[in-house]
Order: sequence, then structure tokens, then C-alpha cells
Amino acid sequence: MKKQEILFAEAETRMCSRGVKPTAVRLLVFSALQMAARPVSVADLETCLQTVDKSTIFRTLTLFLEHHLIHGIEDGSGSVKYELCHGEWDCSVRDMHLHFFCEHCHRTFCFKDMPIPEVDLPEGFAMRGVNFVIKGLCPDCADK
Amino acid sequence: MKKQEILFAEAETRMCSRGVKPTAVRLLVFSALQMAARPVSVADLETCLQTVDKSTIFRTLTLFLEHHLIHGIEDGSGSVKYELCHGEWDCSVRDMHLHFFCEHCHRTFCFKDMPIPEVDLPEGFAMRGVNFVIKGLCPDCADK
DNA sequence: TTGATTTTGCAACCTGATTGCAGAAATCTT
DNA sequence: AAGATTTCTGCAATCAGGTTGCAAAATCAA
Repeated sequence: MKKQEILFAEAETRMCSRGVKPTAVRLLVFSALQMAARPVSVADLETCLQTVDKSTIFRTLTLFLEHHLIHGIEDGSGSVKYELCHGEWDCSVRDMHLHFFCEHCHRTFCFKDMPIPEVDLPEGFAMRGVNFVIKGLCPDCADK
Repeated sequence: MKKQEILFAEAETRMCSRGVKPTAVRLLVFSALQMAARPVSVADLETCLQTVDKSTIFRTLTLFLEHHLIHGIEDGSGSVKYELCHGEWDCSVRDMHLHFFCEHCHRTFCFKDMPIPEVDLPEGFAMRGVNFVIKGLCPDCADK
């Protein structure tokens, strides 16, 4: 079985388990996310999936978000980035990790092994999500 | 001395100490930030400073940012929010605190007494700023 | 097959951010 | 004080990312 087929099989399983019908386009979008080395924007996906329309990508991502297949990261670049959620059951805070945005090359890095620190909110505040992005210079840009 | 005069005096001192010329408009913007209970957007400032143009507000905030008088918060609402930096010397991570964005009423709260947790970045990454926003429901919206 | 539902592409729109430019205001020079 | 120079501000236009309406295409169900 080829790499692409394995990805599609995994994508299909995952989508079905969350109640998302695995259409051809959705499999394409999902596997693009599987192959991405870092969080990607709608524009990134548009570039690598030339056959698929921006609005369809957008709606697909919205659907994935609603069904907790992916989460979105606001890195301050002006466009939201998306990545697959690897937690077993939901996109809870425990499944998330830190991100780093390089202000020079504008790439966003995942620090997969750095979970979001626990926080004790004041009485009455209920947490449903979190966005923790460190900004600065990545190793490639450190001397710029 | 009236409240407004005290604010202006403080604003002027602060601006001068950071090398920003305290024009009339800048004093207005600065004191609006002083009086704000929570981080505000350009649109918020436009509303409360009807005499000042949006682009001037924008340029003023950009100037304040460059001179570390304020910092910007990306709360995921689509518009950047701004608040005064209260640190003595810079807008370093140590001067910053957590923010909470209510997904129902779209208000952003400051948790002034909750500093950003320390993080150990991988070798080669240099931190210059941070954006840590918790999302969920505030006490007023908790039962919605 | 036929009719209903869902998915997709295209084009248009919206909103916040950003810029070009010219007049107004402040500053400098003599 | 007057003119030259620089800085600041308002207006209008532009840009980019996000979002939606609508109709055609694809899928599903009877």
C-alpha cells in the first residue's frame, strides 16, 4: 500500500469516527494537513491543492473544526493556521501544545512536546480553548 | 487638579520618557487607554474619540507599540486589542499577563495578577514577545 | 430513474488593517 | 517675524483574509 493510500485510509477512519462524511475534497484537505510539517493557512492549502476552491477549503476547515478534527492557531500573522488534532477524543487544552511564530520568516513552529501550562482561572470563568503563541526569531533567522 | 489633567500629565511624562512627542491627539489616545477597563480595538477608540480619524489612531498605536508604551493582544476576535504597558522599562514578557476572551459577549478581560508562565524554548529560538489568550465563557455569559 | 439533499466552485461582499497624498500644524532658520 | 522645512493628521483609496449567496454538480434515497 502506498503512502498516499495509507494517509487516505487514516483520514477516512478519523473523519467517520467524528461523523464527517469523507468526500474526495475532504480527503485531499485532510491529507494535506497530515503531510504538513507545520500549521498551514487557507492560502497555503490553496497553493498545494490547486484544484480546490478557497471557499471549499474554508468550509471544509470550518467543518473539521466543529468536529474537533483540527484546531486553529492565531499566530498574529493575519491568517489563521490549522493543524490536525492528535488527541484521541477531543481538542481539549490537554491535547494542545505551544507554537512559535518567527517574526522574520513568518513560519509557525509546533513545539509538540510542550503542553500548554495549566492555569487557574478566577471564579466563574469557563475555559473552552486556548491560544498560546511565542513570538521571536527562529534559529534560521536568529542573526538577522 | 482634575482627573483628566492628572491623566494627561502622566501620559505626557510617559511619552517623553520613551521619546514620543506628546501631541494633542496622542494625549487623547493615551488617556483613552488609561481609562479603559479592558483592552481596546481601533474601532473602540474610534467610537470614543469621535474627532480623531481611524488612520491617525492606527498610526498612533503603531508608534506607541514601537516605543513600548503599549502592547497588542490578538484575542482571535479579528481585531487586535491594545493596552498600556505598565512595566517600568519595556514590554517584556515579565510585564505581561493572561487575557481571557469571552466567546459569547466578545469582551477581552485582563488577568493582571496572572503572569505568563515561563517557558524553556528549544536551542536557537529567541523569544521577543508572547500572546497567551484563554477562550471560553465569562461569568456573565456562563449560563448561555 | 426521479426527486431531495449535500457538496462544491465562482463571484461578490465584508471588515479590519494599511497606505498615498495633500493640507494643517509645529519646528527651525535666518 | 517671515519663509522654509519637517512632522502630524484627515480623507479616500487600497489590500488581504474571511465569509456568504447562489447555482451547478455530485451524492443519496425511494
